[in-house]
Amino acid sequence: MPELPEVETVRAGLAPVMEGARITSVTLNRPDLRFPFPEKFISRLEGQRMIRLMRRAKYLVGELESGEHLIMHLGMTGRFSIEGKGAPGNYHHDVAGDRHVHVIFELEGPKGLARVTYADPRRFGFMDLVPAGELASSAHFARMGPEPLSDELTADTLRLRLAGKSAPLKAALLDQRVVAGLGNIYVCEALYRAGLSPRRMARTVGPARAEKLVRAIKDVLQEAVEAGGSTLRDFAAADGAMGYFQHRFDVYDRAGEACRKCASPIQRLVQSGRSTFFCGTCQR
DNA sequence: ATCTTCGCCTGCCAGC
DNA sequence: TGCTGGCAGGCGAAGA
Repeated sequence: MPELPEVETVRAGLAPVMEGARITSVTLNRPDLRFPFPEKFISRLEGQRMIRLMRRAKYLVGELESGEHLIMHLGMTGRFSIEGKGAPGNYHHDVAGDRHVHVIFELEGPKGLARVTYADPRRFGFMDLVPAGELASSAHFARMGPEPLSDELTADTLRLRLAGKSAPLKAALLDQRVVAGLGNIYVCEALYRAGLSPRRMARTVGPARAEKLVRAIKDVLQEAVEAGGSTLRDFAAADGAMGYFQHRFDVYDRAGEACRKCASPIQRLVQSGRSTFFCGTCQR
């Protein structure tokens, strides 16, 4: 499920339990997710206190007192669950019986003991450990584009990053080197809000269109983050399949339904192998 | 170099 | 009911 707003929601749910807590035990139920776990993963984590849990684009980044950073990516189906005193509610996950639980962190924090489990049916997620001082230069982050909700992303920076590109605007925005953290849903939603066609060549975005697009990207992400935050109390309830922002989609998964502005049917097309949803009347 | 397709996995849903 | 095909918000590698 995770694009930037969902990862931020997960971060906000995990932070109260993980920040300041000591990792007393790490259990791996398999040697890999999408990629193998890094060398000495368990021994580099056990005994460490997690100082901060941050987010960069769609990545969770835990800063350890050793100076190393624990990188966690949820892929498409990764989910964290919290059990114990730090958990909101009283959630009990059948960890032993769930074949999709791959990682278990035992934590000792200010509020007591807690267990954080990572489940991922498709195993498109991954975890990594980056040595101290190498976070920004690591393979994950070295070529990553600006963080969309920060001041790094301006109309000028976006326009320059799209300049010269002949790829469709939709495909360019999915490229994490252009802007970091957007996925298929929020690209579709942002293009609709900006009134820009997903088929337009990226390089045709000049200053005025870049301004609209940046505004749309920031707005839709911010609204989604806030919607995720509003359901945070359910973070550890049920199966994590919260429905927060989806009822507010203007175009995503609405093929054939009426555009909320002009009532034309929303169209679906495939670009770079991914579904694009848009209004052919409102988006030019 | 840039852009597109493919592969990784499992679960779910519509249609037969 | 069971089977099949298509689809899914991720990424990086390989191909064009």
